[in-house]
Amino acid sequence: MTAAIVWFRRDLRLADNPALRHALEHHERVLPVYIHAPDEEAPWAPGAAARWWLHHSLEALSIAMARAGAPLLLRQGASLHQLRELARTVDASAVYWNRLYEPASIARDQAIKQSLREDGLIAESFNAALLAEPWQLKTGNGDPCRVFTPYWRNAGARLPQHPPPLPAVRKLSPVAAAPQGLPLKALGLLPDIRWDGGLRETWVPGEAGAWKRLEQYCDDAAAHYKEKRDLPAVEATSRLSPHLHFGEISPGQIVARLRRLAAEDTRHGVVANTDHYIRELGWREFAHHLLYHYPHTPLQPLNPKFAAFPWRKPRDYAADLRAWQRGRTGVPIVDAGMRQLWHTGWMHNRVRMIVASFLTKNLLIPWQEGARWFWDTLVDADLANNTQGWQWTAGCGADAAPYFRVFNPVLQSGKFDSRGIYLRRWVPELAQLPDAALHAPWLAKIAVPAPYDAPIVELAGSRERALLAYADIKNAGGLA
DNA sequence: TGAAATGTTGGGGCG
DNA sequence: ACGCCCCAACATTTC
Repeated sequence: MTAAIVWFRRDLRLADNPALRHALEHHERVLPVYIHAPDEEAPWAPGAAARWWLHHSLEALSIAMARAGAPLLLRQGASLHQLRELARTVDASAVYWNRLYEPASIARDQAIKQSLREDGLIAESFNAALLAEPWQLKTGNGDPCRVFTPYWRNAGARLPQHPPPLPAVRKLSPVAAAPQGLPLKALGLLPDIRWDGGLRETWVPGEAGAWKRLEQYCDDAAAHYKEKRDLPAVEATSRLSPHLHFGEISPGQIVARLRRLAAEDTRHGVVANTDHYIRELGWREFAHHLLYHYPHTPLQPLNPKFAAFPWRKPRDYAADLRAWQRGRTGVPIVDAGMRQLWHTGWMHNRVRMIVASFLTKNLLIPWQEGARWFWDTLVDADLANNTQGWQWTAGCGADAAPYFRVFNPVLQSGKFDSRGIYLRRWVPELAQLPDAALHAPWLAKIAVPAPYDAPIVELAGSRERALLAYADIKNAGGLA
C-alpha cells in the first residue's frame, strides 16, 4: 500500500467522486491537491464571476477535506511540473483525477497522463461530470449526434442502468509530511474591487450549498417545474448550474435524488414529473457531446454557411454592445436580464434566450461577443453549455433554432412576466408604470421616467434586417 | 425552447 | 327572418 495524489479540478466534492474513491480504496495515504494554472485553459480560463465562485468552492472543499483528515494542498504553476514534484516529494505511486471535456484540458491531460506513466507512475482518470461520456453515443452510421431529440432518446433510455452515486468519503489518511502549499488568497481569484456583493447574497458555493439548493428545489419547486420554469420572476428552477459546473454535485446524484422524490410522490398519490428537469440535464450532456466532437465551436459556427453571415463590424456595434452589456438597451426585459446577470452572476434561462436573440438578431452583433460576455459574468460559465446555447440562439449550431425564429422581446416579456414582477425588480426606473405599459414603455401614452431611454434599436425594422441577412447566406450557399 | 401573415369560424349588431 | 358586415378567437402557413 502506497500514497496517491488526487488532482482536483472541477470535481470539488467528497461524495460521488470516483477519483477520490479510487485513491481511498487502493492506497494507504492520499494527498489531495488543487493546482491553479489558468494559462493551461486559455483562451477560456475562468472569468471574473467564475473565479469568485472557485475561490469559495475551494474554501469549502478545504474545510471538508481537513475534516476528513487530509487537507487540500493548493499550488500554482505548470500542472505537470507540480504533479511530478509532489509525487517525488511524498513518494506517491499514482495520480488520479476526474476528466474535463474542454479541448485545451483534454490535450493537456492526455500529455500529462503520458508523461506521468513514462515516469513509472500510475495515472488514471475517471468520469465524474457526465451521465455518459461524449464518445459513447453515435448515430447509426457512427457520426456524432447533431439533433437533440434522437440523442436524448438514446441517452435517456440508459438512465435506469446508471450506477448509483458513490458514498461520500469521510475519512482519509494524509501523507506523512505534507508539502508546502499556498494560502487560498495567494491564488488571486477574488476581485480587487468589491463588486461581488450581489454574488455573496445570492450563492453558497461548495458541496453543502449544492445539496441545500437541491433539497430546496425538491421541496418547493420540483412539483411545478414543468409549468413555471419559464417564468423568470418565480423560483421554479433549481439554480444548480454553477454547482454542476464546478462539480460540487454530479448529474448522477441529481438524477438519483429526483428518482427518490418521484417515488415518494407516487406513494402520496401525486403524479411525479421529474422528466422535464432531467431532460435539461440531457441538454447539458448534449452540449458536452457537441463540444467534444466539434472542438472548434467555441469560436466558429458549427454550420459553415454562417462564416459568410453579414454581422455588423466592431466599429459599428461597439456602442450597442456596451449598452447591452450594461443593461441599457431601452428594452425592459433585455435590460432586466442583463442587470440580473451583472448583479448575481446568473440569469434565468428564458431571459438568456431573449437577450441572446436581441444581441444576435435585433442588433446583428456576432454571437461570439455575447458568449464572451457571458463567460466573464456568469458564475455557471461552462464552455460546452455556453457555446451550445449561443449557437442555438444564433441559429448556426447543431439542432439550433432556425434563424428566422426571432424572439420579440415585448411579446416574450408579456407572456412570461405579465405582471412585471421581474421587470420591476431589475429595472426599478419603471416600477411606477402600470402593467400594460411596462413591456414597451416607449409605446405608452404616459411619460417614462427620465433615466430610462427609448430602445437603441427599432424592433420591427431590425427583425426584418436580420431576416434579410439570413436570406443572404441561405441563397448564397443552400443553408442546411 | 417564435412571430407575423393569412385563413377560418362563429357570434352579434344592424338594416 | 335574413343577409351582410365586423371582428374576436383560433388555426394554419410562411419566414
